[in-house]
Amino acid sequence: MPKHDHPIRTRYAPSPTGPQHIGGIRSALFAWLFARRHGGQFILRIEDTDQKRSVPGSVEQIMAAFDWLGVDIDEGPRIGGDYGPYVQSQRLEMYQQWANWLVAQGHAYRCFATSEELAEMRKAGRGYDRRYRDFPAEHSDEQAAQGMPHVIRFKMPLAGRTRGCDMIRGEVAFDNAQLQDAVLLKSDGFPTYHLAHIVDDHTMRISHITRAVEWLPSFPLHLQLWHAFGWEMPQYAHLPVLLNPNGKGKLSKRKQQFADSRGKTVPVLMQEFQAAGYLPEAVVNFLTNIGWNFGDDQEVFAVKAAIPRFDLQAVNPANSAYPIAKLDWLNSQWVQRLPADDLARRLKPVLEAAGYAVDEALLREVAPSLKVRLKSLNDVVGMAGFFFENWSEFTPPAAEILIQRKMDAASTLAILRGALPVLESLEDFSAEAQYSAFSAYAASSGQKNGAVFGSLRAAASGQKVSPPTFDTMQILGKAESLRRVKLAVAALENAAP
RNA sequence: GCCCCAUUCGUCUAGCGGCCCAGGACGUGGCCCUCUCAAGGCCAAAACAGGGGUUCGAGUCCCCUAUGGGGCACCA
Repeated sequence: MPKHDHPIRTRYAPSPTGPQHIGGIRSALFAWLFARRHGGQFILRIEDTDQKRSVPGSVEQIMAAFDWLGVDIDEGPRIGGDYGPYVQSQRLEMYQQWANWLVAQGHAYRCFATSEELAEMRKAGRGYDRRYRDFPAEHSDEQAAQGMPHVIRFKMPLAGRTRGCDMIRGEVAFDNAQLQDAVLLKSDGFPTYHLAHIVDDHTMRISHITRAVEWLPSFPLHLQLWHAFGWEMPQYAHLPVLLNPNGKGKLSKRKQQFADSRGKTVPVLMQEFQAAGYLPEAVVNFLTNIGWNFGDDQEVFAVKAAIPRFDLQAVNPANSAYPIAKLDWLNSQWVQRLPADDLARRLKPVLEAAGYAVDEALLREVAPSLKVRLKSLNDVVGMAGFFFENWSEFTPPAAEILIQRKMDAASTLAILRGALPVLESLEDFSAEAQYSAFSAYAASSGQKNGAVFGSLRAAASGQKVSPPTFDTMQILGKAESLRRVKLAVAALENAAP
């Protein structure tokens, strides 16, 4: 590993095609981690040289995604920096200038082939036949001066091998004879990725280029291009990609969330993760754990702790099936580790989105008992939404919810009736006090705890599944709890007098 | 078709020649705990793709095959 006397600078260079895909974000995350690890900079650059594919508002979406994840950007559009502009369509002159320089140096040439000619060559078999590679310079200059449409192509060596070093895979080699004279500058004056990324990465002083493995086949072209320019070459790292959960095909082909073979929703867009109620900490943890690992058999960790340990060379070169099931577990781990007030803060918008007017003090009381029960933030609605209903409008649940397993209306009625004086007698209404009072009540009335506690749960919460009964009643308060149990008693009396 | 890359439990991974009759995690199954749901604890099943080498010794190095992924655009 050669020592770098230049600062470490990495970049994420997406096309502005709209919502951010998890695959791209993962690559960006690795680049960011590497930059942070070495105290360097992380740059955002927009590669909008294919105008047809540009979607307005993309930059905002990209930045929002990073913001949510906690990935901070040092330089980029809307942020600025010393090496801008950070949008390729604003750097056109630079590419044209360097493309012409390559032509002047004899490393590239103008190609006047029409798209019809190209289509024919493709049909015939081997792609572009380099028919303008040795076109005399004076003719080429003349035709260009006459305004004849043309592209600029790179003169790839015709024989030999191009060798390069990939930080993740080590040495890679390619036969030059296999490679084509790639287009560097399109006839509309826009550069292709090949030219643009090199000019940009050079002028932006990028030290390490990270990109997905699908770029590996064009790596030799890039190697030759760096050589032709005579510029000091950054290190390249071709990152493995995410495959579909079944291991078949690239995940990046999926344009939005989908259901896997077991019917589980598999999110792929950043906004889908957010909407599904995942914590950004968990998502980062999840992504960092694919193709790289923290070490010490530790699965749950914060990015902050990962940074000092991160290394591109330790990245697993193999692509991996998207282990989405692990995210649910990771998310619940993170929810459990969150301080209650923090959890409450994050739950608030979820409840509001579900239509509840949220009392923050109440939420903070509820939060502790939710910690071990939420896989996703969204689970709060089903589990504890009832706390945020208008209490005065509470209606007792149907008999099938009130009546516990192996019980009937009569026995449930008996339990609840008997529970009323117990409730009333409680001066200390803490969950602990309730617990001892009601276990004593259960014992004396010959009932199992489960029967008593369960009946009370249903009466107080209106649900079969809820936070622990006495936590629930403590939060509801004595008066409200009593009122609800009475309502349940009345309901049962009406149903089966 | 040609080229490139990869290949350890179902999945994510540890392993960089002896510490491995292969470790962790998710998931799955069982048991325990238990007022529901969870969480937690314990246990279990589960892998070095196949074949050749190299070596005293190979999951670890080399070759071949197979499989998977990717690339062969005036898209990135």
